[in-house]
Amino acid sequence: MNAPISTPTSAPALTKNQSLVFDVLDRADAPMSAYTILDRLRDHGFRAPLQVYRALDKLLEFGMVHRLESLNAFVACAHPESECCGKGHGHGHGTVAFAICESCGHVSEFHDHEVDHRLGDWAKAKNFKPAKTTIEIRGLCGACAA
Amino acid sequence: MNAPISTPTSAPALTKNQSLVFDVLDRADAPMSAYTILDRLRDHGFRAPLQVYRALDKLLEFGMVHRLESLNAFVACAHPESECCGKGHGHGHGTVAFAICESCGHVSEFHDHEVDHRLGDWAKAKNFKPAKTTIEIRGLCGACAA
DNA sequence: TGACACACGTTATAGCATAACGCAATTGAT
DNA sequence: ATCAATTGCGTTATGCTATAACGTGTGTCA
Repeated sequence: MNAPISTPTSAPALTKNQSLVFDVLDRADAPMSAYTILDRLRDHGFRAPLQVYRALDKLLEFGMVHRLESLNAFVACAHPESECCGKGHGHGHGTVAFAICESCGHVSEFHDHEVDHRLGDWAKAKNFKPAKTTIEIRGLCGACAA
Repeated sequence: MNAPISTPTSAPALTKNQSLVFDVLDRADAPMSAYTILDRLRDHGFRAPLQVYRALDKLLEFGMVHRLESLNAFVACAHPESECCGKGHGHGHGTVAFAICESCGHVSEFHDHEVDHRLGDWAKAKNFKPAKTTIEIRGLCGACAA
């Protein structure tokens, strides 16, 4: 009883652990570390970090979750449910950027074609082959800066 | 005998530990973790991570060193010696971006006004006050992609 | 049915970062 | 001159983040 659980939705079917981890992130209003997720899921039988990390790896691969490098933490993708930011599927919309409020922890996910384009141009000029691009702005959100 | 050592150069005078850490980074041809730096400096009397982290904190503050968030590692700033990427001094040139080769480890530092501008516009529109922006492209450099 | 792929669980360990203590030296105002 | 404030330093201990290595169960498919 270890295989992915089929769901009526689109998107890759998630296993039990993957669903649990995703749900926790999806309900959160701020990024969560793997260990915080682990603690939230102790009641569901989670005992070890690897259970979380393995689920996160898959969710990242599916494009359903993002990793915030400057925080060592994770957020659910903010895009409309079905079509998310993946690149492998052919329908991705390029690199995603994040604005992270250092006061309230809120994260805004956005995307800018022009930025993508400029970075892509630089890479092309330098013959650099990008695999993954990280853009994170840390600061104060409108509400907190007031 | 603990105070900064005066030097003939411009830029803030560095203490002994700060100089040692900076020299290690400056000579390296790839990013280094704090613990790798520590190991390189055992012969100079370094015994504990904090000795490295404290020096790094200052060097980051001076803008002489950058932290690569996606690597948990550090590099010496690639700009011409004197005027570096700081923001506090008034002569900074905005956000710096990094292209990191996942094969050879080489890091290229660059910056792009247009990208800065676009991200700044987004922030302005959202009333977000940026404190620090991270841009890191991971992939393969020209030499390694060949 | 047997090889394979994949998710899972567990234990142990590696790697990155900081807290909290106390001492030494410098600065600078009084 | 001296005292308070600041800054750098060294040490020990601890916490947080991430992965290695092992073995199990299950579903797929030739």
